Amino acid sequence: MTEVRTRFAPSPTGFMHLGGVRTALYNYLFAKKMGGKFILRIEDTDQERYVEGATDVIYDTLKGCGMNWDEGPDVGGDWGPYVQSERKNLYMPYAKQLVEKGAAYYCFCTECELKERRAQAEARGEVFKYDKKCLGLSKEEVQAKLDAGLPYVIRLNCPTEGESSYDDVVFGHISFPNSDLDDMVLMKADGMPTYNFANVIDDHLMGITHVMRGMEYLSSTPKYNLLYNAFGWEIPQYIHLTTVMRDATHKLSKRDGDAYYSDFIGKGYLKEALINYLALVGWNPGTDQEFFTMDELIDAFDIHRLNNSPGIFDVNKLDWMNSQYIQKLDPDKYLAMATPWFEKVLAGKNIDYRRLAQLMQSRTDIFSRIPEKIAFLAQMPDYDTAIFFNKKQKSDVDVAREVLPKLLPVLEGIQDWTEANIHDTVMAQIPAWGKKNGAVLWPMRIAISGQESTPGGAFEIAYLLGKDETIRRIRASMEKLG
RNA sequence: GGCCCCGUGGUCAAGCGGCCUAAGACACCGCCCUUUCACGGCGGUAACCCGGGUUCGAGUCCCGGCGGGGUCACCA
Repeated sequence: MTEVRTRFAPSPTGFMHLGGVRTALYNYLFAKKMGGKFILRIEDTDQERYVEGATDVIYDTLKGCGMNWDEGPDVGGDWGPYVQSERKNLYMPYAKQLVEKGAAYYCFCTECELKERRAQAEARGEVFKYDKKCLGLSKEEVQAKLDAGLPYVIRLNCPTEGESSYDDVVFGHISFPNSDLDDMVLMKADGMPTYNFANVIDDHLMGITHVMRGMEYLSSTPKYNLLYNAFGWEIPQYIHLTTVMRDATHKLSKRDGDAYYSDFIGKGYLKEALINYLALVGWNPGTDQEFFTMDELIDAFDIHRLNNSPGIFDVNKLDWMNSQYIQKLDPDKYLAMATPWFEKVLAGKNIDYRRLAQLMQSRTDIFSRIPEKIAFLAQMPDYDTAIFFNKKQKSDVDVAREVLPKLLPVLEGIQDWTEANIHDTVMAQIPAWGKKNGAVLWPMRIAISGQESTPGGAFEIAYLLGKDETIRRIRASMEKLG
């Protein structure tokens, strides 16, 4: 059995779309699972779209996620170069070979003419298909035009009758009427190959055995097969992947800021969580396991369990999964990762980040939501005294008016402001006041946080705030209550 | 519009003719834990797009409808 070789062939746009990351992932997983090779090829034939540093985005994303390629632009390999623009002189001979075989032909119709004919067809309510006008040119006519230096393209000569079919690993048997096939351009007038053509040549030359790509190529695959057949090359296994959707009718899009890998990393998602979640949109292991390391994914991956219906990217579930990953983080690692987010609102304040981190770790789903949760530590929010009311804790505004003044001297009396001391000192007083714990602690926490819910209870918050600030806030709240 | 693909709860999904009065997970709701929230534990609501077939038997196979997506470039 020959070695499995898969490839990920992105064009460098400067961004990595999540759908692309998933395509790369599946290609990687399958290659590794089969003990084969994962190849990275940069498809940059469109010079107009060139973006500075765009290939680095691809490299960094893949490497960051642990998808290391066996062959590619930077690591080399036996079938290079792996950047399409560096292979541009390689395609024309193949196109000419096809012309000689009668599988392709020169076409001298200008873009302008075609546009016109397309418009006419549209006006008649028809689907425009190249009419093979130039196929009728005699060898001499073609040569004459060539000699005259007329610009030309080379088109694939598609059959017009019968049907083409192939078997896709995820979609099964697919067939198309040949009458729908358009004679696609192989070589452009500028001498560059079209994406479709270069793709087939490169895949073959690089020995790709399994082509895994988005399902938007489902309907152009018959034409790819025509090329393989014309050359007498072996057709690879096709594995078309469904689209990752934002909702039932929309793809993940740039516009909504929910399409790029970098968007998510910037928002504070862990790449491990993102990869783990992405792997599960469109594929499942057939077991109830849903947490996977990259190695576990490789082990569990099976192309036959790829789904054939599009999946919606559920940010909700991603958030949950991310929070699970965060909880499992080593506390020191969490502290290190959370600190920049703490700094956003607490810079300059004297706060025990280590303790804050302990309190926040189980309350963090994505890092970017940390600031809003701890902003009250930096500045006392303006709050509605109605929140002193809590039925279960037997607290209300009146209870707060009664309890806060008692609490103040007790707090002021604490010399060593440790969490344990605050806890023990206050708890020791409560029985004497004839109150339930909640009736004291609820007002206390509200008084110093101004929020109904906080990360941590009254003692933790008081400790974090420090003695002076705690006292100051208790006083301010007493004043507010009148 | 032609052609192609898809159609199980709000979402991801298991299911490959009888084990389905249909798993599991997220979300949601309730209870427990608890000085709030979160975490954790327990429980609950909720689905086979519709209509015809085939079959002793259909979520599972076939056809049609409907719905959604994709594709129809000298873009990739």
